[in-house]
Amino acid sequence: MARAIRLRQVEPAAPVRRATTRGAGKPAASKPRDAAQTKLRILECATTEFADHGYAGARIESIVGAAGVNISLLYQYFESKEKLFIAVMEGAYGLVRASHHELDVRDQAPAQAMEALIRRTFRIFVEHPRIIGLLNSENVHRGRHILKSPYIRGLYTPLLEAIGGVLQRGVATGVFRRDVDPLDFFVSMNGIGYFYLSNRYTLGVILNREMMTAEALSHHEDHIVQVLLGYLRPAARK
Amino acid sequence: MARAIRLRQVEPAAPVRRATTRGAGKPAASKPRDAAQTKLRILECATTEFADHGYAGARIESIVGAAGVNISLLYQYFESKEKLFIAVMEGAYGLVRASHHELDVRDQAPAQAMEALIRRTFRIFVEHPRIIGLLNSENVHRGRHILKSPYIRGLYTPLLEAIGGVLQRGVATGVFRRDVDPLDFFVSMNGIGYFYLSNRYTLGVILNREMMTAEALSHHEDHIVQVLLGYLRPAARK
Amino acid sequence: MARAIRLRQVEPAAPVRRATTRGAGKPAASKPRDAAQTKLRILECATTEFADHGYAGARIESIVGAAGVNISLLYQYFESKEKLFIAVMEGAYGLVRASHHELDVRDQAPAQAMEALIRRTFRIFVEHPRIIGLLNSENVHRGRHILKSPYIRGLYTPLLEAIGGVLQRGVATGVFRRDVDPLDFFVSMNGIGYFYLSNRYTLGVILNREMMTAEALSHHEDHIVQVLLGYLRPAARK
Amino acid sequence: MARAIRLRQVEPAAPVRRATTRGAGKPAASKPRDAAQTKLRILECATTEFADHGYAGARIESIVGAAGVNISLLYQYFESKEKLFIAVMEGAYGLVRASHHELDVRDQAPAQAMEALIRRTFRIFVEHPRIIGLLNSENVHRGRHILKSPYIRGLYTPLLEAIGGVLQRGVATGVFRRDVDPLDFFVSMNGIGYFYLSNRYTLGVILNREMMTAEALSHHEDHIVQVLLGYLRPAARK
DNA sequence: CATGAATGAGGCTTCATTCAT
DNA sequence: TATGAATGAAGCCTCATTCAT
Repeated sequence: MARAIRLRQVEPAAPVRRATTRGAGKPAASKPRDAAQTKLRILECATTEFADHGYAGARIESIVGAAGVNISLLYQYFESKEKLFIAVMEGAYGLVRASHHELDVRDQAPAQAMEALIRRTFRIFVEHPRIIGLLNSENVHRGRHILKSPYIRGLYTPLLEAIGGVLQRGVATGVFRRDVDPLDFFVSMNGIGYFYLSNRYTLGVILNREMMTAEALSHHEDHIVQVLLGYLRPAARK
Repeated sequence: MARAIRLRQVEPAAPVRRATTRGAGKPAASKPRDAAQTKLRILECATTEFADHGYAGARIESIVGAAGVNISLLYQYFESKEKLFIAVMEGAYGLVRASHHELDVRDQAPAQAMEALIRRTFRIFVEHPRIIGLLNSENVHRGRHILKSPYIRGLYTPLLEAIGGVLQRGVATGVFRRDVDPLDFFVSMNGIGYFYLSNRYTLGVILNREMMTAEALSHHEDHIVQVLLGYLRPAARK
Repeated sequence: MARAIRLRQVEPAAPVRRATTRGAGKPAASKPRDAAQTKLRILECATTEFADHGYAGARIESIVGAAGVNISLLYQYFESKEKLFIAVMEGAYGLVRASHHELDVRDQAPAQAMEALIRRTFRIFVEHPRIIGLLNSENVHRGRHILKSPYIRGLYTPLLEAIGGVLQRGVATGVFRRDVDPLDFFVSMNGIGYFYLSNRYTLGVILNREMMTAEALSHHEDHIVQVLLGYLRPAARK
Repeated sequence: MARAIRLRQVEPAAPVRRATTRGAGKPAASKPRDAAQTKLRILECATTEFADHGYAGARIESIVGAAGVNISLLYQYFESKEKLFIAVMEGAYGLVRASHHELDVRDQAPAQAMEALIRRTFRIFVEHPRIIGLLNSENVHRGRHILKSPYIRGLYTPLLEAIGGVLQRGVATGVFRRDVDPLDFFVSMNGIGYFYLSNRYTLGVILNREMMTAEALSHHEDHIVQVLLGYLRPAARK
């Protein structure tokens, strides 16, 4: 049994020893001495590794193996495992931020707008599943990195503001109930989907269900919408 | 920087020289020598350690340090880190089961019954916060232990059945909407609270909120009830 | 892979919790509080363990497991692993000595006498296969125990004397060559059989042969006789 | 007394700061940094360690101590104790093969040829005494490694064929007896010398003889030749 | 006489990291 | 920029042995 418990599937990514047709003019697309690209590849592989195994479970060797680079290079670029992790986290949060930014719901009716926000929120997680693992890891470490990175703190502001705005408009037009706190709502909106994905393995077993088929995901997305819009309905008039 | 990133606070648990009737003449029964109790203490400390640091991040040394026992003893009782982890998981799931068992909602009106189930579900997490960390860990490892433990697999059946029953009664009496799938509902019911707790550190930063005060917890509990009962309300008649 | 490499087949020998029909008169043949017998059983199992795995590879736990006794008892009787090993060695050597003692070839013709000695020597090893392993172990440790045990030193004296006597008689009657040193002969006589048995596994593979069937053993015994008696033949007269 | 029983004489092998051209100005090339050589040094020290103490008794720490390298390096090169042992075994068998290879007896008269084979066989053991310990260890483990290594299995084929050929020629020319099985002969040929060396400590005590002086070894070598050639003499004609 | 609980020292192995080129 | 060699600290686990009853 050893220390294993890890489900490795490394596939060394073909060490890509650059086809040194040096001086041939072409910039050797595959893996030239292109620091930026190499660094990116490391970051990419590190993201997967940290997401899959958590901080403590992640292995530097696995990362460089997958990235097909020498281990010293990783240290040259990122200094330490922890700093690499922080870089990964910032990249991941950046993704979330970007996704939220491109969403403008100010022109839609409150219910549609809210539905769009809900679906988008879930879809971000589905499309970037590694974010789940990273957030878990971050919480295992009690948010110590998020605390260090000031720019991360404003991450969800746009979404929170969007929620606040839509809620207000919905209350004003009478389609939403009045007693909803945007922050609470934000939590519920993320929670139902997050939990579904983050706990997909245990839930899959407990519920005896396929969790990650396109169909199942789509079904759950609809369910979240129904729960939240259902909740938002104003109390029925007598 | 070494390998750290862990926030250790070992506190050797005061080698448990049982607070015997000191001064009564008896030479202070220096070490427990009570296998069952010792085993339990190890399990207890292991639960905390695994919950706090995940499987990979947990340290056997920390566990035995906290339990105040020799490391070999741990291996005598649990054989390996992985088996210890499984024992911990079974204990944790056992807690959940026990909590649900002692709740009988068959005599209550559907809305009250559902509210009781919802609150209880959240309270279990609040009262046993280590379960969150353990579940996370289990999901990092893709549910491999839960899969091995048939006893765990059937664990949630009673709760699922309870939910199903209450939903049916609510639909029958017209107080609940008709289109609710118990499994979906189960996910939402757990998800909102789980997410709140599991991501308390990142949420605390992002929302700039105290998450774990009694007040905040109570507030969130109420919120979950409102969301879910709000959702369950039948559509208003035209 | 771990540390294994051991081929255990413990079979705990049924811990034999003595059927405490105490006071029933009968001395409870199985495993009463009979120190001598218990001690013997430990010694017996230790012999097997040391022979099979060598000193370093032997496990106290395996010994007590096989003997069905508590580990502390072993320490009470034998004090330490090393002293137990010495006890085992003395027992084994005692066996050899006893075997040699009961052999009296003074009345036989030299060739028959020598054949008897040769066959007996090989048979001792075949019948007490554990001696091989023990001797190997002893040699790994550079004979340090044999050196400590003065009584062991005279162990082979009877055999050596027997060989010397038979050789003399054979030379005198002209059936043996004249230039044979008894000590050299002693080595050859033991060596061919010992090597066959001690290296049975590697030889089995290299020669692609069954080594330990009754037939193979008997064949090899005959071979030893032929080699040695062939060697002893005096040079042919011209 | 602890676990000892080992007669350690580690002698840190003087971290191998290669006796570079000191005083020539160059700063003394502090560490080898020659992978092949380092690996070889580890293998060399491992061979000694395994030969001296057997597999179970060998200590990784001792090996790296003697080799003057960091323990991790050993694992980088050999993965595990067992694989290191296999590498050692293959190296040892390789030695044997090489020694036999360089001997060509096809042009010699049968008796001389056989004598050459016999002497060479003994000399291999004498010159590479560690092979004895390794073979012992291998037999303690029931040949499990030899079984895994197909390359080892075919190792003795050349020698066996050489023996077969010489025997045939000797029979044809009437200088050897007819009833000799090459495999049996192979065993005897190895056995007498192997036993002498493998059991040198116990034999030394029992026979009260110096075993390892050049003189004693040479004497025993002659003895083996005499035994085997004596045995091979054809039966005297009536 | 016998036992189960407990321990310290050490064994194998892993892992993040640095060195030298 | 990139690499392979090398390292120290620690991690999991085992094993002979002792303690307390």
